[in-house]
Amino acid sequence: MSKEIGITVKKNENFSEWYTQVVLKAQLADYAPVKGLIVLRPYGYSIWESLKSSLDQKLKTSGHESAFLPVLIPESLLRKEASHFAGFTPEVFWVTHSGDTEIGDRLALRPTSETLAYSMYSKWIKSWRDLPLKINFWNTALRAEIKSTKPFLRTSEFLWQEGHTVHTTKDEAEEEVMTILDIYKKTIEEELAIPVITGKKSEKEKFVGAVYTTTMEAIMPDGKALQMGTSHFLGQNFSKPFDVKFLDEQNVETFAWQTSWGVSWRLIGALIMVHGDDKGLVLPPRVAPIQVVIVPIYYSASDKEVVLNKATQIKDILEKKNLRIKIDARDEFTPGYKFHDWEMKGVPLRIEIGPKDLAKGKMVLVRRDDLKKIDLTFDINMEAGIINVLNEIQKTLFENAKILLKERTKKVTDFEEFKKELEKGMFLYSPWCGDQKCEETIKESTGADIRVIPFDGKSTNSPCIICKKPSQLEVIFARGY
RNA sequence: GGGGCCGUUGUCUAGCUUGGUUAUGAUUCUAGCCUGGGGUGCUAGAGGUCGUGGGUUCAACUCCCACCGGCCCCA
Repeated sequence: MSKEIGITVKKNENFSEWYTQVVLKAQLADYAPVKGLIVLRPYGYSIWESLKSSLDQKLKTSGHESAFLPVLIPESLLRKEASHFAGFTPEVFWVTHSGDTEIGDRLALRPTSETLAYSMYSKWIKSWRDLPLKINFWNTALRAEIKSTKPFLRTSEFLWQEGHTVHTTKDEAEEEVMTILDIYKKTIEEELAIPVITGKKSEKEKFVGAVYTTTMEAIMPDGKALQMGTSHFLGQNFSKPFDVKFLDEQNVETFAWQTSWGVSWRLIGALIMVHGDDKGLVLPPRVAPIQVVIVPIYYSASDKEVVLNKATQIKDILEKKNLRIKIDARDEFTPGYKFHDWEMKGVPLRIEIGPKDLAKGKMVLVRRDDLKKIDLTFDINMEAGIINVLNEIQKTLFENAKILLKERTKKVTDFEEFKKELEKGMFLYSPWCGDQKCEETIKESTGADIRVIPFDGKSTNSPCIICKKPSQLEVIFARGY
């Protein structure tokens, strides 16, 4: 009975269906009436909030300010940087009317805000004293997705942050690109417990309008790569058309150097895929909206009172340690039901406490990652014990994700082997001559693209996997989301 | 971009092939009891524009067309 309440497919048997069920049944999100749009429900939103606050804090500490941009961008403005416009126009939503009146200069629902932000920046920046300007925007972007939409991974509107900075020198801007990438990597590895490989995108895959794009790639359990975030060096590609210039210390008018960067709620998608299991979501403690859930067990009204008192005591103690904790005192559900419910929602640690435990002066801890039960006695070190288990869960999830990455990474120099390994769902390190034609050949014949040219990639003199010409670069190929 | 499948109450579903009285069952929800350490049981009650629009017909959940939405596979 009631199997339909839970996840009805196994993660490794039907990954795609499993993913959809976790999103819907753990109440992270639901489908909106319009194709490709989702509604983020409170539980999903609170994951976003904890990710947001962690990232926001790091950005503030490193000298970034928050601000807000409107959602409509006039076409004339969007067109100012030609390659940028050409890259985005297939997926732009256009507002053509206000009421019944047709709008002459139609309005784009922002696919990204470079053009709008920089038209403002050109007004705000006069002197080298106004720089660096480092602003981050928490908003949404809209890019029409016609086919194969997927909650969090591919939606026509998504929550994200986009940072847009302006600098006096090329070096300073390039340093900013790397600073941000480091902040991202840190956040994703330490909070989400997902290892990423950092590096550059190829010319073909870079952000349209950028000089170069740096990226973080992660591997998903189905062997597909997921881009976890990007940080772009824009050079003066936008400052020239948008007139973002300043008077330097020698009173010379100079075009500024710029960066832009962003991560989106895709990260929630990654979180689900990497850590989830057959019972549903598994959340790393650092980002879990509820880190510890207490399920009280009682037989009689008098037991109920005693047990709930103890539960409240534990809750108070843990809250003083800044843990996010909830007592599930719902009377309409049995403990068994609650166990399944919170497991599906991925709460990292459950405390079971009933009359038998009270008699023995202990509680039962159940870890979500391995479902092992641990007895913990009530003593002054109780909170330390709980915090310790939470830390271990965080660590274990990261270790497991690192194992996944390692298992799915392979070095390949022969194209036949490449194709074979790709079918298994792998990150393939292969030598590449640097020619876009070879990159396209691989894309057409296998569906794989260059995910990242790793910073820590070893120099190689093996022949290019396609054309056999000498190569210096070893890059990572994979099929992506 | 190509191909296939699907849409019946909050959820899962029967009915559709062969059109015909009050649309099946479970779950959920509400009230009351019984229970309670891994998805409890009983009694009573509530919940439906059969995705939307059009067509065929005396009659459409059922047949036809279009649209909307979802899923899967391939590039």
